[in-house]
Amino acid sequence: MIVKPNRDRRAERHEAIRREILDAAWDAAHETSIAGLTLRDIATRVGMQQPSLYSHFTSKQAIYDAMFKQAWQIYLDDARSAADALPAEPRPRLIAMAEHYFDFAVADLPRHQLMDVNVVPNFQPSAEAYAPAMQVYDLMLEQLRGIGITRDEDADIYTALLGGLVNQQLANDPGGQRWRRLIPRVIAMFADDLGLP
Amino acid sequence: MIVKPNRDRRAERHEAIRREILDAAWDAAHETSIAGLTLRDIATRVGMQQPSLYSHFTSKQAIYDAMFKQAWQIYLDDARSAADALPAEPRPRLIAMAEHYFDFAVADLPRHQLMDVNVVPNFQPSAEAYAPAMQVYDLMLEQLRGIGITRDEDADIYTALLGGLVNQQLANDPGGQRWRRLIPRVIAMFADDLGLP
DNA sequence: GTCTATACACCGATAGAC
DNA sequence: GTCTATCGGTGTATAGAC
Repeated sequence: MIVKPNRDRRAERHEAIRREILDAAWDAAHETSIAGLTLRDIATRVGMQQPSLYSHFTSKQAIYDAMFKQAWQIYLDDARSAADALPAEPRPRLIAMAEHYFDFAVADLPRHQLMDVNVVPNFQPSAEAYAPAMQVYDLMLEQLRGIGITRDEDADIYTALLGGLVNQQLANDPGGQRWRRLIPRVIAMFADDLGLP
Repeated sequence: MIVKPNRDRRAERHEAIRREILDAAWDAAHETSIAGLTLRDIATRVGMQQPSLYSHFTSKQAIYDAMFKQAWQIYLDDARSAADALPAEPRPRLIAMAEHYFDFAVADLPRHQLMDVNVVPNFQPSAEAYAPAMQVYDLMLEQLRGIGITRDEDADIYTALLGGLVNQQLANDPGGQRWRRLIPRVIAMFADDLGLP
């Protein structure tokens, strides 16, 4: 007769509640802002009192940390899944990569601000939370190498181009396509400069 | 006998104190962060008690608003002065324009965050404070037209390229040159795409 | 694990004396 | 215009009942 230790059940339940708290935190961030998160707001949304959150997270920073890690992990999984469906030809491939990142970033402002902009005072992600972000960067470098883009300098330009388009879109035309539709042209510009086929 | 009304003296003094408060606010922002500004910190720096600031600004938002306006006005004056010394040839001219904006933005992180990034919770500049920002944008469009760049789309690409380089520089190599030195290449890329001479 | 209660140190903002 | 006093809100953290 198999007896599952209580510890597993408890750990599962604990993990489930942590996820509920994180979901509530994202909801709260969408209604106010990522920097304006309050523990009382989060607690209310999960039907708890504020101090009870400390049974699941050691601090508010720990909640931000978990959100940061979760967001980058989701993008990492997303990018890996999408990698299979990317076009084979260098230029269409580069455009598809760029649009994939762009769409993910633009889809969720507080998420993007937590991941890519330093808007939360005193927040520095832990090494553990930063790991998936580095994996995403490594994946991007690998994908660029696959296209024949190997120089650090070229990758730096690629990240600047993409980041610039995303920021302008979010700042000046949220919900629109004004910079989104410039991606193919900007990538073509970049590819021409690199002499890509 | 000319008698200057007391009102003028008082207005001058009032304006001088406003400037002192703004200077103190910038000092405070440099020591902590633009989002972490506190009225008590500002007040202490000008030798006041925190509530006394309300004799000069109606709210903390009003202080941010004045800082925002001041920062864009300074850049506007700066850009107009620099316009005389710009190279005549299109490409060197474009590079000089870009480097001028880049250097101004990168020189002062809290100023850049207030001007170009939305890091201050609930802060939206008033129409009055936003005016010099629009004048800067108009000046940029005018300068681009002078080089033969007339399409909205092309200006959008220019702003995205510049903003992307600035953000990457500040986020990933503050105080360095990693993205600064890419400006000539990125501008050349852009100019090639436009078919500029 | 969750609750109530409490303490501390901040914050922006307001009321009213001078 | 500046001050003191104070309010309600915030995050952090702990103690202790259940």
